[in-house]
Amino acid sequence: MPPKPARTPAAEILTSVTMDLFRVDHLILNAGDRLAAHLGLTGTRWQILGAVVRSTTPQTVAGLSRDLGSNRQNVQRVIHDLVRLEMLTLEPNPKHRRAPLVVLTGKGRQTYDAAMKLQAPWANAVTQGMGLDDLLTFQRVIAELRTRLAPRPGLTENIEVRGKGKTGPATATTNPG
Amino acid sequence: MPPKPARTPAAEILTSVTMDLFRVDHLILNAGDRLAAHLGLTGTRWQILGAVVRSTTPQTVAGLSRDLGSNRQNVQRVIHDLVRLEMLTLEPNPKHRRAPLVVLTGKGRQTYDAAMKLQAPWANAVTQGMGLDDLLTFQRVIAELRTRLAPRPGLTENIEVRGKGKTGPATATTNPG
DNA sequence: CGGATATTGACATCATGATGTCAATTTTGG
DNA sequence: CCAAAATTGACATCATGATGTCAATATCCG
Repeated sequence: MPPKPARTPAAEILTSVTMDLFRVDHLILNAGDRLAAHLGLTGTRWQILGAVVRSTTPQTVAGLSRDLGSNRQNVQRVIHDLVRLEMLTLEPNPKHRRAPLVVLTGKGRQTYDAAMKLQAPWANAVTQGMGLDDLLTFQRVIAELRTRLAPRPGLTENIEVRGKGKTGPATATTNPG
Repeated sequence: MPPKPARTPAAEILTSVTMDLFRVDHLILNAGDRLAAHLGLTGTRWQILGAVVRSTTPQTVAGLSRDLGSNRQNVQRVIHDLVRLEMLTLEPNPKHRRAPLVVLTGKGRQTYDAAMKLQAPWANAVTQGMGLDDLLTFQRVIAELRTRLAPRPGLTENIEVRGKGKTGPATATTNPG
């Protein structure tokens, strides 16, 4: 039997819980897909629409991607999809000629509200009978993990490899083909 | 202000914690990618290799996909990648002529062990100073959510739409293009 | 035994996430 | 003001997840 690498008890728990975490994440995203499907939304679109809804002042695409902790490029693509679906519009940004502001349309607002209305009974059913204290602890631990795992605690920036230099080939991803 | 759909306090917590859950999931998968990159692994390949390692008796691809809670088709693709990388082999299954058994190779074992060895200090660092009780509760809640969100509690099967009949177009997924 | 049904591997398509790159624009530093 | 650096939108590529489909095979049931 190979000697296990030394892990603290806490690290053992994190390790063993990871797989369940992945499965729950997939299951929730899947449930979101099903809930919002007939509204023309997917889980991802719902998420991004939510980021726009929550933003108190109109944001640029890059700003929203920072809020979401996602990469700029994919957020841009989905926002363009939502613009095509007339749930968002891009309005001129007086502060930046190239970076328009993302604004919710009436249809976008209605769709988001409808999705959240569908989500309510789902969330009620899923948490039915679960201990409130446990859920609060769960919330606290998740938030703590998010903070600790953030690329640089305190900096919300997306480190985008300033590619120009081509300093390293970065052959990280295997390309078996 | 639009009237919020009625949610129990527990459902409110689940709703508000979802975004952090997604972010933590992405961050962990990303950390896994970085940890295992130079071993020729990705987060997904690591996961699937782990499923093979944990299986006491050799499984078929479909069996492994059930273990992983993932869909058969994508697991098959990744397993073929791992076979190409010589980390897995497909051996004849006396019970089923078309469904070979997935077996770990020496290289696969070594790669998996190396990945777990890299993961240990990472897990130690991430959980450094976190309360053990909180982590245990976290583990319990995640497991409970996984059970509750499972397609059918108790049935491990993947409901695959028996397509033949073409009874309904199932126009769930939006196709904006 | 023999047909109906389910399982399994394989292939295809689309949505998404990660990453690299580039040009246009803004910001910064002198 | 001007040049260097950073930001931003856009485009491209690859890995992955979800889904549909099909043929081969296995299992079930009469």
